[in-house]
Amino acid sequence: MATDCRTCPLRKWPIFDPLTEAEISFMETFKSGELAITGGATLMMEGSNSPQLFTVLEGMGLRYKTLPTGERQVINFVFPGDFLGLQAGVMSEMQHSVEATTPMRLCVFDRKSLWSLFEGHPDRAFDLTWIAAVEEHLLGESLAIIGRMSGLERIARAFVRLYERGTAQGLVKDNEMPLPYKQHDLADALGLSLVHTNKMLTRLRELGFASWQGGRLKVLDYAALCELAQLESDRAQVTRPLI
Amino acid sequence: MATDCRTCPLRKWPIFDPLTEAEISFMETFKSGELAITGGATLMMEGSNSPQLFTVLEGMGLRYKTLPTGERQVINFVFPGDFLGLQAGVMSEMQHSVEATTPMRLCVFDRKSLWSLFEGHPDRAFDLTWIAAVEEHLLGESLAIIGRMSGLERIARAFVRLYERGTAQGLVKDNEMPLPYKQHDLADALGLSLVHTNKMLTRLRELGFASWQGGRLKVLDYAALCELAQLESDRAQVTRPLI
DNA sequence: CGATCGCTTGAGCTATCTCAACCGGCGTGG
DNA sequence: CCACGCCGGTTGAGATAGCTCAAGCGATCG
Repeated sequence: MATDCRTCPLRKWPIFDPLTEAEISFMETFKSGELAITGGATLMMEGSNSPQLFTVLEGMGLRYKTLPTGERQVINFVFPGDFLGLQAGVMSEMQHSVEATTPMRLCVFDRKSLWSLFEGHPDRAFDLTWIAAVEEHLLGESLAIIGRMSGLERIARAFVRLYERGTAQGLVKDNEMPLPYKQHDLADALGLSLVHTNKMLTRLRELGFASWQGGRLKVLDYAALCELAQLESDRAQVTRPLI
Repeated sequence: MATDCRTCPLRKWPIFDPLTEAEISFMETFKSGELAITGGATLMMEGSNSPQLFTVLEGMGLRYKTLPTGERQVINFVFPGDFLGLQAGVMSEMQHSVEATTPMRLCVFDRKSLWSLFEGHPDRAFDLTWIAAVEEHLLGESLAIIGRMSGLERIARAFVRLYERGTAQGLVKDNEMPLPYKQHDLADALGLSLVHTNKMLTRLRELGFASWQGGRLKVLDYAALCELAQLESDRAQVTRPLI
């Protein structure tokens, strides 16, 4: 059993380091192509059985579920580096939809290669499981946020998390990063109404904590934001895997 | 790539079929022991790095996170057949705690065997990933429940889901099953206050839909409950994996 | 130029929360 | 064996965060 922390493209995702040459060439062997889609396009549909898996190279999007009432629950925001379609690859179908909010460029894998990963590359297979576990962890966290925090706090939390991801992806410049979503998307992610989300956003701006306008998030007082979000401001990241 | 649906102990979990002899003997080879704990005991602690993985043989419990404010978010309820500790096995530490609410009997695996699973049994490794993906799906669903449904609806939903799981585990008799939790646990799972949970439980009882007292859940009007819960009453289960 | 879209703001309304008291059962210790 | 204290559950009352409805506004686009 290996105990060192080998480099690993898949494993990079929540870690957010850029890929090395070697990793990229490894991924190339599994890659079955590249896909470019326009903003607003739906990449995967809830209930569909997509034969492909994707890694996001560029662009942003979101995952969501549609409730029988027509309401929408945004599961999370999709950033470059994210791995999409594991559910469809592993279960029979997707349990949520994925939509692009900007044009996206994706690296495409065939579902079949998933299986060969398990057969021939146990370490990479392990990474996949790791990704799923991290995902699970993040969803657990979201659950706690939505279940227990106030509107203002939820937004602060979302901003801190998104800002961290943006930082790790090198998207942040001058405390500012692209965040190409609608207020409605955020509301649906946080279990708030659009109106209330809007009011809390205004409040956050008035407080001088953060401002999100024109698709760009500007963090003005990171410490204050973290405190509201009930997070340590020293950015407690997901820790590296053991094996 | 195999495409049939082989029998698989791990994979059984969300499927809820009893294990066959062969499966049991397979698991035995990885088993490192059995553990019995008393009701109220904490099996795993958030942040701890448990070297063990467990399968629940008997008893019930719950997973939860503790927020900095001291509040608690119950992630989900632990039933017989559940697999515990994947996060600690795969990431460096648990992101939530696990507590027994009744005495429990657990099958113990060593973390090391996890790795040998990946090395020598790709199909079983695949199952593990599958479990993680299912878990992820269920959490996504919980997110939608907490984010978008009213108190009464959330409780109805929880009851239907728990009842389904109970049915699959053979715990149901006369429309009744053990549900050894406190109202407080349910409240913490659904993001509601204890008081409000209590009032909605009373309402559900008055409506003649379901009654939960003395640690036993009695479902009186399954169809009505499902409608409230925005679920089809024909029990849409998690589908079997493809591979 | 009209229409649509995303955002903003105001005004009530109510689901849910908090605080607080009370009740019955059970275990413990005097 | 009684009395006390604690725990889980129940109920009431007032406070409020967040919801819905509704209107208006500035861009963008055909």
